[in-house]
Amino acid sequence: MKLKILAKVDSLDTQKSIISKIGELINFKNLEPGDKLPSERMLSEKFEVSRSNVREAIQKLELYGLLDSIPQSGTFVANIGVIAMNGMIEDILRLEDPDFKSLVETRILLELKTVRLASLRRTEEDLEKIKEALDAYSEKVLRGEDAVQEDLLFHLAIARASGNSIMNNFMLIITPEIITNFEKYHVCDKKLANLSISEHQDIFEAIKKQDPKLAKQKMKDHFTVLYQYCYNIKKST
Amino acid sequence: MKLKILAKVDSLDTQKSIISKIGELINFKNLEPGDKLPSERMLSEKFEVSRSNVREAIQKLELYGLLDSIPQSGTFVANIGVIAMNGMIEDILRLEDPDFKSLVETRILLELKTVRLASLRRTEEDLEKIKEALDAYSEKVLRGEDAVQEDLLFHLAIARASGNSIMNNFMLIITPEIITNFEKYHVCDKKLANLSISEHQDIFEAIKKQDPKLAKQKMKDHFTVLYQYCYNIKKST
DNA sequence: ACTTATAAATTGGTTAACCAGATTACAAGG
DNA sequence: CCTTGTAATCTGGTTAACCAATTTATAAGT
Repeated sequence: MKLKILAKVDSLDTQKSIISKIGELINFKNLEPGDKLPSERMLSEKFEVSRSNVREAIQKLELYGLLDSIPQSGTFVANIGVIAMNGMIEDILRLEDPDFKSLVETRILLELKTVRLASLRRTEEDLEKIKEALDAYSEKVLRGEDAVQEDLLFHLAIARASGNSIMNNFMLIITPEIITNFEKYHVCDKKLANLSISEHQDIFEAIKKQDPKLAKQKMKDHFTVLYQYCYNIKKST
Repeated sequence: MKLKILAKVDSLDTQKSIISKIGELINFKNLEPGDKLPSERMLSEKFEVSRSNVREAIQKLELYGLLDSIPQSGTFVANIGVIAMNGMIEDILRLEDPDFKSLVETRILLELKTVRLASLRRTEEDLEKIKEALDAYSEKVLRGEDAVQEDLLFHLAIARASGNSIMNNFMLIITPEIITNFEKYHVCDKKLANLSISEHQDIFEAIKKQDPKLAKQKMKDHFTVLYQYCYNIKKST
């Protein structure tokens, strides 16, 4: 009964094909920044797909900042020339599904930065939120319960305190997949959880003291375990 | 005639309100990972919004990995418990629009990493692609033309060679906004462009030699100029 | 000729009916 | 009581007609 997933893959394929065709069209018509694309209706007719499919493709390209759709007016190519447009569309179509290794790599990179920024920029309110997340985590671990969610919320609270909305956004994007992978590979063992409490506390204290170097180091220590698991999984698969 | 934009803001507001209500509903009904959400029709009726609005909100939550919509079956909450769900939805709703400073900070962070990974993992094909992008950039600069697009494509080629699909994806997301901001603030001056050619070449050579340390350093040098512009803009605004 | 006023056509967004696959309920058969 | 077959129902996806705001074309006035 894997047919469910197949339907989604199929839908993604048509979306990719539409994106590709929109790219070709921009090339063919030499559309420059600010120019108007043909209407959704015309595109759906030209590409022989449903209009809703066209809309979804446009929405995706809007997400990547390549198009800008304005109600009752039209869809316009963003302030990006044809050359960059071509390159980016090609890259978007080539994008592979994220693997666990990429996930961990990216997470560590982001968190070593957000913790540093958080220690420099955190407000009192940020600090309170982090403390709340820390306490919620500790309590649950001490009760012997699984606390993967509280763990990640602690890290997200730091990301928010970093004052960098993009890194915060990126952390939000990768967090769910981290949670599912953690549970899948049983990364968060209960023996480790007790150790993690003090590690979390150290991180919190460093942020409180506004010591960026210490904060980064404590986060690095915290991730040492994760590194190992990452490599173990890499070897075993 | 700023009404165009207002329509979009309004639409985003209703989307946020729907996301918030979905969150409340998951709480109220104590829905756990794998549980099924009410159908789109019921939600649209309950929330008194159009079904397409509901669909868009669900799609957004799907993007953040919180929901999973399966054709002809239903929408399911992802492998994330109520606690993480609450925290993440709250964070998603709070997300601010990215500012230029965040953009530059994130770009530098990502690129110092991707260039390192690229120097370690690049295939021969990757190297060729990077070389092509480099040549395209150099040619255009030497002809005295604006080459912001080719500049960014060079950096994207490196991101692709990094072998980390998530960082590659993130680079793609922030690139268009970098381009528009560059053109807005005239960051890429023509005097700088000539200097940048040799900097790009240095980066390329380091990747070719598979020297991660050198690659990172050369990228850092390349960004020195950008740093300065960032602070200038910060001061002037 | 140029501006202004007005009507027709075009646009993205919305709505409601419809579709095919998936699920559920239930009855028949063992 | 359990399995199995079947029909009714429910689901996300698709389609086509419709909407209001916008843009364009056209005509009127000066």
